[in-house]
Amino acid sequence: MNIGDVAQRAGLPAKTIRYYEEIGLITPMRDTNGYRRFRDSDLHKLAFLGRARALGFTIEDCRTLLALYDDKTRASADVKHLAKAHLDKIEDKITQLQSMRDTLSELVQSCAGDNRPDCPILSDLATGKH
Amino acid sequence: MNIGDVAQRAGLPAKTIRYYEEIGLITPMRDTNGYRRFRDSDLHKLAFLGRARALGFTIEDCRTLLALYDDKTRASADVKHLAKAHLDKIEDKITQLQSMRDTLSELVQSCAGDNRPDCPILSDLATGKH
DNA sequence: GATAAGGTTTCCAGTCACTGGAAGGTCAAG
DNA sequence: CTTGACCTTCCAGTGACTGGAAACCTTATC
Repeated sequence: MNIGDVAQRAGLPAKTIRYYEEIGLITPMRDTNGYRRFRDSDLHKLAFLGRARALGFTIEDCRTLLALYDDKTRASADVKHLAKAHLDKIEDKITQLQSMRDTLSELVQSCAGDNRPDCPILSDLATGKH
Repeated sequence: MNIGDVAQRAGLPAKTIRYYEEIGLITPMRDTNGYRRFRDSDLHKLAFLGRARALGFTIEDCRTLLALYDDKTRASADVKHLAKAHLDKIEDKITQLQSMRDTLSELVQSCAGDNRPDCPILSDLATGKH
């Protein structure tokens, strides 16, 4: 398979796939014309990466996950630990965003949104007081 | 005030303040020795920026917000519109993160986390099926 | 007056995970 | 033989800082 095929099947941009090669996540073969030639195992890895990235794992997490996947003597505890740490980070981020949302939502609601200049959003930003 | 004072009072790192000057959000004066000299109005702007950034507004949003704040003939509708667009983005992001969290949470729960290699987290990433 | 500590300056590089674009080589169809 | 769709590499940019080096300024102490 050439990069276009694999991109379509893995649901990743060709650019991203080249980048993944550059940072050593995959190592496709090369045809005599210089084109990358992808085996099924490469496609499989790319799909794995796509799903891991969709769950928000960092590239370095993905590298570790791929290594664990390849290591048939891994302990599932190692995988779980990595996933749990990531889950905790996501939950922190959600909490933080919810706090932003709550404040912003109040501000937006309190603003008349007409053609007069008075605006509680700006007042709040200027003074830090509600 | 020198940059250290203003950093402390605004609750921003000195590095960030220099960066804000570089991108034209503030324009402090200079002493004869080359040190930045901050007026109260600069401190005020920095505090404004700190709060806007804490609510997740982008730097470009902040630039617009400062301009609106300075423009005494603004329409509050403009501010509200900007804030609402940002709020919508935050809500999208929360939804997205919650979806990640739900999937991840299930996966983490389903993994034994012991010293055996079997791991539903890796299986899911590998196959995309639960 | 020398020295040390702490504050300040500029400039350059790195972060993360791509993404866009330019300039050029390759391949299949008509 | 040319057109168009692929593919290649390389370089630069994104957002919002952050770290570090080398050098200058200020203040306190000896």
